[in-house]
Order: sequence, then C-alpha cells, then structure tokens
Amino acid sequence: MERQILHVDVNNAFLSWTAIDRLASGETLDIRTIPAVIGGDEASRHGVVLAKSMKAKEFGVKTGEPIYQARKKCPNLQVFQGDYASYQKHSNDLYQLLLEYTDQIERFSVDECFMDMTLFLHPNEKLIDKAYEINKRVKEELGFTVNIGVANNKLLAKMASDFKKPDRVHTLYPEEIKTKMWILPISELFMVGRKSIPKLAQMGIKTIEDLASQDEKMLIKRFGKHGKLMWEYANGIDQSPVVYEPEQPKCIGNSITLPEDIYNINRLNEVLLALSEQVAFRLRKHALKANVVSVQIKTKDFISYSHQKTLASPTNITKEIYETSKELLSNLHQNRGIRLIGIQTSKLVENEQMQLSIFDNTTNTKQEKIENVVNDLKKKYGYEVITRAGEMKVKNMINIREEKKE
DNA sequence: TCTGGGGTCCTAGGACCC
DNA sequence: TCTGGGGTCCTAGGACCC
Repeated sequence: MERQILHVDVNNAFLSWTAIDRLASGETLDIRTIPAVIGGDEASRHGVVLAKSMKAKEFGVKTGEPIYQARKKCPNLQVFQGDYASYQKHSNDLYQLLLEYTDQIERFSVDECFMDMTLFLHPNEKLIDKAYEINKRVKEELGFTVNIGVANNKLLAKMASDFKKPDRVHTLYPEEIKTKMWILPISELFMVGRKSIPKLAQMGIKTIEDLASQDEKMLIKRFGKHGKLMWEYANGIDQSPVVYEPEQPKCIGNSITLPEDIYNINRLNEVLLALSEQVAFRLRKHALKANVVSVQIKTKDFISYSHQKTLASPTNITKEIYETSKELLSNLHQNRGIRLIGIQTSKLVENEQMQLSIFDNTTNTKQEKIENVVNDLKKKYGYEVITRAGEMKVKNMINIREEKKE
C-alpha cells in the first residue's frame, strides 16, 4: 500500500515568528514586508543570518552567511535578534494543530514536520485536499504560512515542500519526478551538500537527472554509503519511516564562539566549567549519562580540533565532565588563539535509578544527590536561579545567550 | 564588526584480541 | 626472526542537516 506523506515547512520560520510577536506586542511594522533578517549579535561574533524575509532574499541574502556580507548586498537590511523560547512556542502550536490530522508526526526540526497520513485518510478523502486544508488553517489560526509537500515518501515530500515558496502546496508523485525534480540542479537535492557538488560537477553531473542516471555501483565506489544515498534520493527512493515516537538524543553538547580569541588556558577552563554545567544539566534532564566526553576547539584561523575520552563509568556530574574536559583541553590547547570552544557528550545511556541506591554511599552518589536537588530547583525556577560563582563571572565575560530552555 | 549552534551518521587508522 | 586475517573498540575528522 502506498504511503501518504506530508512535509510541512514553515516559511522563513524565525523571521515570520518574530514578525508575529512584534505585531502582537503593538508594533505596526511587519518585518516580513521589508528586507530583514534574524541574526546573532555581531559585536560578540555571532553575526550570521539565521532567517531572511522574501524581500531580503531578492537581494541575494542567504541563510548562514555573515550579516556583514548580507549588508553589502542589501544596504538597508534590518537585523533583528531571535527569541528561541517564542520559536519553541510557535512550533508547539503548529504541532498541536497537525495532531488533529494524525498522531504519526515526526518533528524534524523546530519548523519542519513529516506527517504519515496513510492510516488517517478516509476512502473518499484525498491527501492533497488535506494539505490545502492544513495550509489554510495554519495561516488563519496561527498567523504564519507554510509550504506543504505531498508524496508517497519523506524524501519526495520534503523535495516538494521546497518548490516555489511561500504559502504553497506541491505534489511530487512518481510520475512527476522527471518533470518536477530531475530538472533541478544537484545542489537542490537533499543530502547533496557543499563538498559533494564540485565533486559531482567534475564528473559531469549537474542536474538531479544526471545523478539519477549514473551507475549506482560507481557512485558507491566513489562516495561509499553516501553515494548510495544520493543515487537513491535522485531516483526518488526512500523507505524510511516517519519516526513519531520521541527518541532519546544520541549526543548532547554545548559550544560557544567567544567574543574574542582567547589564549589563556585558565580563562578557557572557566568557560569549560560553564559549558560542563549546562551539558550535565541537560543530561540529567533527559535522565542520561555519557560514556564519552569530547572537547572541540576552533582556532582563530577557523581550523577545528577535537579530543575525546571514554570514561571508566558513565556520568552526568558537572565536576566529572569538567575535570575530563579540562584534561582534554590541556592536550589540545598549545597556546593557540581560540575562537570557539565546546563540549560534547556521547555514547549516552539511560540513568538507572536502581543503580544509584545500590551504591548509595559513594562520593559520586553524594555529588549526584546534590546535583539532583540543584536540578529540581532549576526546573522549578529556571536555569538562571542557581549558578556557581565562577560561572557568573564567565557568563559576564562571554555573554552566554539567555536561551536555556528546550 | 566576516564566517552560530544544535545535532546525526560515516570513515579511516590504530590498538588489541584470538 | 620477516609476519595472516577477522572482529571489536576507540579516536579524530568530516559531511550533512536545520
């Protein structure tokens, strides 16, 4: 039986949502109607474009590029800060509305959902009519627009939602692949990125049709598993299910671009403490422990390095993550000017409460108990309530963003 | 005032074991 | 005392996504 899949994509999500928030708070200017972007703070070197208005797009402004560069293309560009708590709320509103149609919804990101409608369409209902209905309801009830892709698998639904924007519904059924998808440049294909485009171009592959008509074995030889994936996607092949049960994260990390290059390892260690605190807090919130801690740095010349360590036993304790990351950094640092520093934890395992009570009198467990108390307070009163003295200093120093909620 | 931050998945090479 | 081969785990780096 053919699957009935929708992909719902919020148009210019961050910008649209900020536009709505501003209008709701009494502002009269709708920033969707002017050349505008949502971007980070340039003074602290977070200045990239996170979302753009259609007007800004007309000037060639691209998501991910430095605001500095975008302003050169578009001198009148207006820049607004993002509000991630608000974005999460709008995302939840959308999800609640979509739940009225199916409970098989995969939240692919804050502004994208896949919906499996296969079991939720009555015999006399058509998928595309549902798509138009959802499109209309979101606009009327939530105040922003979405593109919806209609297809028999996730890949084709996603490709379809990426066709002409905004506020559109597109189908991409097998018989339409040739006329709607194969004509596109390979750069438009999901999972063909910055590095693959020139390699494929060198092989004479420019369009998705070029890629689709290659020998699959040859692509596998050249690109490994990724070659197989690209070939299948070019041919519209994708069996992956809509994963609607929320899954535990496989890694948890925090990183920060520092407002200026730092050479002093003691200052870097202070940042590591703040990052450790956040990472450990999030691990505990998910009831997870990490087996591997890794530290990543990016030097002032934009080269990344990382070191990792497998722990003797998994942890979600700030102090352990901090001590491990400090050790990793000391092997990595070598007096380089550091632009970005981050901690990632991986090989996560469920935190079994039983295990705690068995080893009740170990130092770790005492420490865990303390941190659980801190944890509860944070959950109740918000992240900012309880912070270490050292961390406050770091916060002032590096001006960590307010956004701590998920 | 040039270049964010959160992820997932894959690969290659080395250590180690049988 | 001239050197196989398979398997697993670990590590560093990289591609890609939003």
